[in-house]
Amino acid sequence: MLIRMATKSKTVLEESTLARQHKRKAESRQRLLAAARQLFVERGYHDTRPQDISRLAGVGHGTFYLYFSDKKACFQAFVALTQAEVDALIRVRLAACKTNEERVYGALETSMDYVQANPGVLKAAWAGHQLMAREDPQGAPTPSISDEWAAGWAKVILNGQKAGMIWQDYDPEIIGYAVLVVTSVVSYGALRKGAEREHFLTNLTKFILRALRAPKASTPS
Amino acid sequence: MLIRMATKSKTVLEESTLARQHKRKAESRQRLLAAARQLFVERGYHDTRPQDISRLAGVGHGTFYLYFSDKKACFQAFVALTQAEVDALIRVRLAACKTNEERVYGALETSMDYVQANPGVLKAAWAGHQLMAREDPQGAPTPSISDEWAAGWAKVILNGQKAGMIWQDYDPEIIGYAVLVVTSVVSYGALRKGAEREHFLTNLTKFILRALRAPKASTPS
DNA sequence: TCGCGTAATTGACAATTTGTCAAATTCTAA
DNA sequence: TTAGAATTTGACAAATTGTCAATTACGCGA
Repeated sequence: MLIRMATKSKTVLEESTLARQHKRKAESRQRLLAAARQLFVERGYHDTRPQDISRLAGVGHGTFYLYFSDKKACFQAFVALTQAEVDALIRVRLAACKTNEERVYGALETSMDYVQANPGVLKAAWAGHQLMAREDPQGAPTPSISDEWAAGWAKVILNGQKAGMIWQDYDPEIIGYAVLVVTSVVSYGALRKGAEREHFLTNLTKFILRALRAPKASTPS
Repeated sequence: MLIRMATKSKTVLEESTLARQHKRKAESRQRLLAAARQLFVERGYHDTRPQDISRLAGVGHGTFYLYFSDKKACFQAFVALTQAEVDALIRVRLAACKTNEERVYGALETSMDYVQANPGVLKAAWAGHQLMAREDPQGAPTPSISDEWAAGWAKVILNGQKAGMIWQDYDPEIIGYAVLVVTSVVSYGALRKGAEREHFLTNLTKFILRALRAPKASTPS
């Protein structure tokens, strides 16, 4: 599955990558990121050193600083990459969805697939994103991809409200975040395999849908 | 629920504290934790050095290592302290609650109070808890206080199910986590002051209650 | 109040890690 | 094949981490 989405993220990466690298030798960056992912997940942020990442990636340790200013930047790149991967998968999955039920279940199932295929990765990325989130002194706090996800749900909610399917008294922006975080529950803890998986997905889907769905016909504004 | 276990963790804290300090001189630890909190929140984990913490705390930097084996341990202590503070507040607040609506709103409002009184702290602690969470190879993954909170909600849900107030088809454990994470939304981003605050709280309260509440009378098991 | 033994603290020091950069290597295109 | 640019490298300097013998502060009995 990492293979599958490689297509997508490859595209994204190529732009920034091409700008940076001469021809293509900066596959070093990819090797570094792959190593970083493995170590951050296995040992955690604290116990992972830039040297370790370089060694595992099989490059000289000076190379690390060619691509990342420090460990924090490397971690943020790891988070961004992971989020981009999941984002690509979810986008594909949701493209075909007609109903909100399909969308909610689809997003959950896609995340669950990713979590099972890449144990620990999404959890680390999700938690880390918040921990590392930088605050501009200004009012432009660099919207992360999670913010975009929340905004995406906000849009879904707004549409639902217009159609009279979702409670009119919700603030789409706030509830967008609520839906997002419930979605993130799939990345928690030791996840459940096999039959438990379905159980997990249906529970969270029901939770979200029941929270959203307006009863009977609530008057569209 | 939260009440019961608070007793537990309080006891645990006192024991370890008393055992560690001679009489009371180890207020050094408190100073270190206060300094750590400030720096972790202001600068983030990466850019905070044990030295900085010691200096701000006004103790020799060797003292740091008397109380924490390393920065990671210090951070975890900070997270534990923050969670314990919030836990205590919520415990008090929920003690008087009769209905689930009161409980949900109470938990949200209490968290919001804390977030506003201590900007950034709960956000850092929440995110960090997940990032640093240690995984025992065994099946005993050292339940964090967040797990206990989720378990507390699970109990509320189970009771609600018995009373026919909450959907019977929910798995209390899973939905307990869902409620918890929605609760955590109050610690997100630049928080809203004044009128926005109420807006925020009512939105999240409605979201959770609507997700939980069974329609009409669903048959209690 | 004066010691004295224990608890607590300290900062110099050694070990480790981080970040830099001039030299070396690899690649491309002519 | 070669010039020159792109990329990599690891030795080095700077900075940080963690240790510990020496020092200071405390509690308590005489």
